[in-house]
Amino acid sequence: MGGNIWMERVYLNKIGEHVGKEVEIKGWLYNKRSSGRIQFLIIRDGTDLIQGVLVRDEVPTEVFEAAKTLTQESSLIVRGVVHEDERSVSGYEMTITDLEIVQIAEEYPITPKEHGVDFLLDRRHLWLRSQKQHAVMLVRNEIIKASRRFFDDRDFILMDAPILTPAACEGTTTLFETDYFEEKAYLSQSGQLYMEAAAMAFGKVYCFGPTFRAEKSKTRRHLMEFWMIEPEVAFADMEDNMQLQEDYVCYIVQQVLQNRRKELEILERDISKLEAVVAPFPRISYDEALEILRKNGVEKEWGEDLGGGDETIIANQFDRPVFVHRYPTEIKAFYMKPDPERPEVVLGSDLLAPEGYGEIIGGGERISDPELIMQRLREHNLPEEDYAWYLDLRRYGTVPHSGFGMGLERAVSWICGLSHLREAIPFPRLINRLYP
RNA sequence: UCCCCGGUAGCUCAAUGGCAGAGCAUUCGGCUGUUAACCGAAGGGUUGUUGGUUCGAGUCCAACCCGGGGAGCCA
Repeated sequence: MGGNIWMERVYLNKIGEHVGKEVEIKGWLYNKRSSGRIQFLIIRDGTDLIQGVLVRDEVPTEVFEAAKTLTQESSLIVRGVVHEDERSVSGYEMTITDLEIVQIAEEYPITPKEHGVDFLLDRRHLWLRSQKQHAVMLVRNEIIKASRRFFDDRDFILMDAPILTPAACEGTTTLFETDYFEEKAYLSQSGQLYMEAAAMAFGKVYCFGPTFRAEKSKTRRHLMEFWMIEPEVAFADMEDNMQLQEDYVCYIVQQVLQNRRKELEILERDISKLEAVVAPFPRISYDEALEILRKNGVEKEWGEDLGGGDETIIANQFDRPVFVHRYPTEIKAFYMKPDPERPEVVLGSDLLAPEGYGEIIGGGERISDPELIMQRLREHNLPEEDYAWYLDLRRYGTVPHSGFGMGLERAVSWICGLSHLREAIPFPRLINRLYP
């Protein structure tokens, strides 16, 4: 089992470039099958899987015997010749000629059979090695990469917002509180207000970072800690804003379809549903949304917010994401600009994903008028001193501006077809879970 | 915080109020290309906790603990 130091070490996602060559793979044993004279080692290296084949009479006895001792997730280095073979999971196979064991793993808790959610979440650090979780994380990575590319290509400046903040951004949800030397600080629930400042400095900006909500939400659509992408554009109105969202969502879906098709197949995602996501997205008003609900047997008073079930009914009318705009002013955040023609509604919109995935984006045009924003702060009982800097934005060259926030995990969950947000982030923080 | 469901072997689950079971995992053996491989054998249990009903409780009752799904809130 002596190593051949001249052999090229390759990664499995590039294995197709090495057919017919003798190479080295460093990884872990994913699974193993054997009969008397032949052993099949399913090996993963972080990038993909491959089936390694050991034939008893064609390798040294000690190599064949060593392979028998391998347990699930044992770390190893194998060498051999790569060839194409339809019988292998990846389409490629390695005829192993040499095996180096790095470690024989202890009994691995996540077996190839089924497990419960709680068990798996307790072992999230190991669960990430499993094929489906691996696929979800690669899609997540693709969405992040596509997002950065999308905004970079449009000359948006990345302006990270602070995570420790002096006050509630919107004054709506419960925040996580922490000590900040002699005073209290809160974990950010949104970078938006800071992005408004940044937009006045740079024109087009976005932030991408974690946000925190201390709401005791217990549903498949909520996490305590999640990531948001929040663009903000000066001199943009609600229409511009929806246009940007439409372009953005189409782009990330297209990028995933183009670059992560294999992962979507592992996740058994209905790809035709994603291929339907093309511009233009339907745009309906809150009033029209109520009408749709009424036709579907849901009576809703004007002024009530839409619940998760309502969103599903509305989204099911369409085969692509749908904008719902002009919500009642009363149920929306203080900074939302009222429609000049109808001040009881705001120039804001939510983007509802199809298939019951609900709101993935919320956004709209912000109040630019200094008097009105001050009035709204008072109406919402927000402390003016904490918002003095925010009011400055309306005193020194205020302009119309708009922006939105997309919940990354909700987008990942929708695009992957997951049943719960907790699988859309590497280490989910849930109401009863801070571990691992 | 409220409503519904659940907790039995390491894991996933069975068990009419009457001997505590299976598959997977583990260990050992077998198998000439396996696809969550298969075949044979072995080890593995304070049935979430506490109390109650009963000749007898995994099973029925009560309280509590833990978890899941949903509501509210939102991305």
